[in-house]
Amino acid sequence: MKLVTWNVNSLKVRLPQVFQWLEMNPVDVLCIQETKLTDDKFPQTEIEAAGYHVVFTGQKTYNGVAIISRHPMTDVQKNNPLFEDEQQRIIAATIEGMRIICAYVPNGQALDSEKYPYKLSWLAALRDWVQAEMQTYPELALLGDYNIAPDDRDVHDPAAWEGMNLVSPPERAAFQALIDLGLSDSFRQFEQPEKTFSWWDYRQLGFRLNKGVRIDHILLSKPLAERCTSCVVDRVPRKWEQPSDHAPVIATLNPR
DNA sequence: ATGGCTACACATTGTAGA
Repeated sequence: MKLVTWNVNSLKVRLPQVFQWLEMNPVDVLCIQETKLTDDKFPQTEIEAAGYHVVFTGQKTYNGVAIISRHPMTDVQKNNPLFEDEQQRIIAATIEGMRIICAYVPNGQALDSEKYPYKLSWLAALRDWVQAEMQTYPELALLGDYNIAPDDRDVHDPAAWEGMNLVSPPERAAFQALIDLGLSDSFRQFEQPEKTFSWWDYRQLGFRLNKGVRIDHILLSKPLAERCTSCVVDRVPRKWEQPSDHAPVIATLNPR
């Protein structure tokens, strides 16, 4: 069982790459963020024609999330029922007995932006909802673009980033609050190469110089964490022509 | 030096991303 999160930065632009990547990587569940498509423009027919199930919720220009799955999905939930939000940033479904939550956490922009308190309150509400979901679904995976680098190891130059958005103590505390629910950062369950990141700036040769941050994560409840055998970042599609600025993160789980 | 790149929209510049 392979679970993936990938911020594609426009599904309209990246759909051919998503198909190419899925051909190379026959995974079970692919959580996508930043589709940037309203539901009437979502490529549902194409994805289903390729043999996948798909659920999605989007808006114009910004945000938008989707789950592409080899297996049928039930109990689809769009957005956090505990948090009024016009922005389409969450979709969840039950797949093969697992609760899969696909989340696009607000960026926050900067610590003095009005988007920063929105990010923190959004994360607090996410924590509360995930806590409730874990009571119903012991097998739960929270996948997405968290827009948080949990640790200095997750930043190419921690000194340069100190006190910035993505690494600030309140954001890291919000990430830890999710861990404290009993979730495991699957990436950190294993020995990893140093300076492994999931996002690189398009500018300043960010990818070539590996000036990145690890902000895309797969958090697993205990029954899933115990079955997890690896978690890796796939840098390959970041090298393609016209790439997303994010790379996919893949967690592999043993069968029950 | 708040620049640099990419995507999007009531587009030819402004906003957002991270």
